Amino acid sequence: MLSMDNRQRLLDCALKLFNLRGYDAVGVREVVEAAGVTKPTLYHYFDSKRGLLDALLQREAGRLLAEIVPCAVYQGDLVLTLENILRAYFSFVQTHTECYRMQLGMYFSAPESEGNQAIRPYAAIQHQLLEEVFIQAAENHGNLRGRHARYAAAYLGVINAVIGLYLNEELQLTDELVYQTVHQFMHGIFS
Amino acid sequence: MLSMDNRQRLLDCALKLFNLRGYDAVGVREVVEAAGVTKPTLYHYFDSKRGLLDALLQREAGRLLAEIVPCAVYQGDLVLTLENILRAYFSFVQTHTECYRMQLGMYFSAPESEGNQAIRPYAAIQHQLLEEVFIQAAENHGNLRGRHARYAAAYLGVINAVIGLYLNEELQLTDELVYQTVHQFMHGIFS
DNA sequence: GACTTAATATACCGAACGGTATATTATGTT
DNA sequence: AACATAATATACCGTTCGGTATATTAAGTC
Repeated sequence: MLSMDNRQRLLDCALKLFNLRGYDAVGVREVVEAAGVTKPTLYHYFDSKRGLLDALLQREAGRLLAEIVPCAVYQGDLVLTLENILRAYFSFVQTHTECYRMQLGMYFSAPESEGNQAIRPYAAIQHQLLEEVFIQAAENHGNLRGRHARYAAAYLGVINAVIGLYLNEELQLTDELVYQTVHQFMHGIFS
Repeated sequence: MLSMDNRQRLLDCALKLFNLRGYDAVGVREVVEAAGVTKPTLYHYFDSKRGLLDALLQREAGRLLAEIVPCAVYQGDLVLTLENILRAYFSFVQTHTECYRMQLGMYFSAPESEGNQAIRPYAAIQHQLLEEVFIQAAENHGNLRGRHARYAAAYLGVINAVIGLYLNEELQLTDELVYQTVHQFMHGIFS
């Protein structure tokens, strides 16, 4: 039972392949061949192909949330909080690029696809985290009130738009960009 | 040659199915059964499953661009132009909801998946249209200069974030929302 | 009406799919 | 050393995959 090595390698290879070509287009056969094992090994660790995906998301989305959650706490300064959140996303994307790209892809994938159904709970947590920040911030900034859901979605949209540029190698995720992005979100593209 | 009827119906069914469960997860068999025909009929009109996808995107993405292109012309007023663009997106999404959802999903899908490769040229056109607007606007607004690509991506991100809320039935696409969204993009969430 | 071609169906192809029954090799326990 | 169980492999299952060879029907042309 000490050799969880193959389990990790299976998850790693599944991440690479799912990210590159999509969950549905990748066969179990490819995953096990990439990992250098055979099918019964995969089915020893996971119930099914879907079980492999669930385990993968639990590992990967868990890693993302572990970095985001501690930053998504409003403590009186909305700009600072949004900066911290964005920095956490940037940090995660840079260290787990494939992982974030896959999650992003699954979030926008067909609503009845297995990938979308598997990612949905983790996406909901992210949205809820952001929404709570705006709810708390509205106590200090009355003009934000009643629009938590929209702001959370809008800010997530901005985050993903910027990260999208990074994934297309059109820019780098610098600390400078954190300030610029939050400033633009808060005050618009002028100024 | 008068009965292009089946061809249209195949495209319609493919759109519904691809949108709902994703290109890779939907078999040719399902598409023809949904359309009430058989496989040779499909292969009479399209070279392959991929050819079906290409034809579908040519029809659907063409419809989208047909609505966007005439609006994406800067004529001295950036706010007005951005509003017109957003209104065009809203209009299209409301009349072709499935179609837009599918395109959005494919834009974020795995980079080596067939869906992503098929949608890429159309996405590039959208991005380029927006970029040109910001390039032209920069002639009047010096502080926008040199950031066309980012602004184009950021605005597309905002557009898709808002549309994402609509697709999740969290809001409706009103004219009021057009003004609010552009205003927020231009001047931030305050004010 | 004869002829051509477009449009469709029946029945099938080899390959890959997700998954498993069975057997074998490690590994940790007593 | 004996034993139990975890971990892995070989070889296979039925099903579905994308695609097609062949035949038939419908439609336009002369």
